[in-house]
Amino acid sequence: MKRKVTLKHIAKELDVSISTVSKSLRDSSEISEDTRQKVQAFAKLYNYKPNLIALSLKNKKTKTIGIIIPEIVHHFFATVISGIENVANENGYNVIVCLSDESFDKEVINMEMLANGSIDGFIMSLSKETQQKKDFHHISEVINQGMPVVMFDRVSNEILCDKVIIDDKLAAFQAVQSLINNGFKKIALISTVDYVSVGKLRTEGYLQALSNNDIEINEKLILKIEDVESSADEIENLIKNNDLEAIFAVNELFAVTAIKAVIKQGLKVPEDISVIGFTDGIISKYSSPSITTVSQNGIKMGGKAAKMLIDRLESEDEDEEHYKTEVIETHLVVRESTPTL
Amino acid sequence: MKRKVTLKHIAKELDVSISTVSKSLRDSSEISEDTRQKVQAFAKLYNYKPNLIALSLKNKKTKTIGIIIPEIVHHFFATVISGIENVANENGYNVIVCLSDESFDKEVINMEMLANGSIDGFIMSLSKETQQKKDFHHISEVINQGMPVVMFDRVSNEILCDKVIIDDKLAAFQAVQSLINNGFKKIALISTVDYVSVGKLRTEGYLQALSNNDIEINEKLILKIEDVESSADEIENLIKNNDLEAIFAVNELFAVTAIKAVIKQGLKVPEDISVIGFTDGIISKYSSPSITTVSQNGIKMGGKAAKMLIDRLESEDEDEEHYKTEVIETHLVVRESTPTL
DNA sequence: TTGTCTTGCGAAAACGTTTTCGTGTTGAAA
DNA sequence: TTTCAACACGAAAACGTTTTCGCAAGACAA
Repeated sequence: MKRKVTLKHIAKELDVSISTVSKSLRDSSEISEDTRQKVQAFAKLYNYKPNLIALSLKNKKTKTIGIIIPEIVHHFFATVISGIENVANENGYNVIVCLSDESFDKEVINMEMLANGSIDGFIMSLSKETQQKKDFHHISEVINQGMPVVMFDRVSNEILCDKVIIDDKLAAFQAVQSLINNGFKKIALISTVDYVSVGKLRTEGYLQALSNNDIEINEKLILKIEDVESSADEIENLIKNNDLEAIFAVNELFAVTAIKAVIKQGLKVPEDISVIGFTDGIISKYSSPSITTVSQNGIKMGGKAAKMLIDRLESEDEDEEHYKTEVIETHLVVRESTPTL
Repeated sequence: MKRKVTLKHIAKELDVSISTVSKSLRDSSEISEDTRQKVQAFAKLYNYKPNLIALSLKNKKTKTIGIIIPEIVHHFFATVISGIENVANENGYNVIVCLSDESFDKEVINMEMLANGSIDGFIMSLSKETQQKKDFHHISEVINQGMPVVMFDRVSNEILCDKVIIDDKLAAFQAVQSLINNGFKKIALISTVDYVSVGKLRTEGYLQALSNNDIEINEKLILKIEDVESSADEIENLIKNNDLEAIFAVNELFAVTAIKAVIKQGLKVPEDISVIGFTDGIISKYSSPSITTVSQNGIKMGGKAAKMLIDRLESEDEDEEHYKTEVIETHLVVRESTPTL
């Protein structure tokens, strides 16, 4: 077992000082050609690589980005991580991932842990519980200590920092409008409870589209799901008890569950009922029928977030306390669950 | 902007030495009650938290686990990370995630990066390219430096380390046997090319089941897919040109693609053709019909891998160079794509 | 008074780097 | 022969901890 070799080892072996070794390896002009070559050869032979922890301590930079998300077994979040990782790697950064499990406490603990020197900045999306409690002290505290934070998707206006989002309201509006353009009027909405920011915004888009087209809003057609476990039954009832023409669901899971419920009623998608979902993930693509959906590009979101964070980290003039909110464009991916116009 | 407070700050402010502060905070008996309380109060007031990088350097332990996987936008790998993260967190570890993108070079670069002090040990699954090249020098080098490695799922016999796997061959055997028990004889296999270790093992299981039941092996019914992009066409041809009774696919994607192809031929699943997949992910659950599949519990695999790694890290007697291979049990999840017996 | 034991604290090393500054040696110019 | 720059290198500080060791002051017994 060969232990990692350090500058000290090399110095002792070659009978020079540590400084000389360091300077030789960094091609300093202070060192003679002779010594430099000797040291470099030795270092190569023993595969010397500087200890990154020591460098982090010295430079007060870890070249590591902390990611805090609600869950990872979730297509959208996985794509965002992938996008972050890509851009991070290109710029010499690593990513350290923490999951909040939708829990406020875990989010706080993870942030405090990482904030103690392990990372240079955060990229995060709020947990449901945090959005419900509206308690963001852990985030503002970190920002206050001079550590940059970029939020994506589930963000809050109460926090001043860089953000990457999609225009949830607009995207939902356009999706519902496309259903209306198909001649549908009895359009149901399957959404989350309102404290989930994106759920609320998408609901607003739905409402807007209806009212813009002078379609009366029927509360019976609006389902706000609190508990995912029992969602199947609720959705089934919604479909059974209403003579629907179309359904707009705010995520993939609700969309595919709706389709299964429709089929269970002996009806067909899209012949009897059309369905549009949100987020272009695995389910939408491989479900039968495949699902027309609003695509939100997670890779792009993650990449953008990483870029914003790294830009801020590497602009030494930290005076630019001028936060930006980037909006990633979405578009409707038309598949089998809606009629082809 | 309040900068992070250090021992030095506290020491200066209270006019004592750094050692006194450190010892006070760690409740050392060397320090008088008075001083201790004074220091602790001050530290609490200013929210002092030790710098983890400094601790890492001092203790030569980072309390961080490095994960290297081929991709993260993949249900199985995401569940494994989730399992690792859980156990890691419970034991005070963080995880730093690197993606190889199925590339040998990226795998090597990431490993070398992390091996230079950033982490205490690795949990990894080989990239396709690495499995093809059979070049594992980067891994043995790391192990040689005394850094523990735990491999999961895509492992290699040429590397001596702890491993967590499922019995791919047995699981495949049992799946195919269940098809045979249903009375099917013309069973197709949709697999990957052989250098992917798990694909090869699952193929062996398929072959074994057939020969155990004296069913002749028909090479025409065996499809080994190299390029995922063109897989849909290949699978369609397989189904069109053979009068199949059942299909065994070595992953979810192939299974759902097969189902779509069957339906496209105007046939029904499972009435005309039964399908069994591998890996119990999102697709299998939400596809229509839902897919009977071999469940490999990623959470459990990840958790087990993390436990093995942490156990090894925390057993100071490193003499136990006695590597274990844990086999996680699988079982068949019966859904709509096979007949109910 | 002297010697010995506690008590309470500080100095310094160590982890592995990088970098500033100081210093001894050489060779050439005066 | 003296002076001075250039050259080549080493010592030490710094990053933030923990921990070992040493030391002063006070208490107490002889």
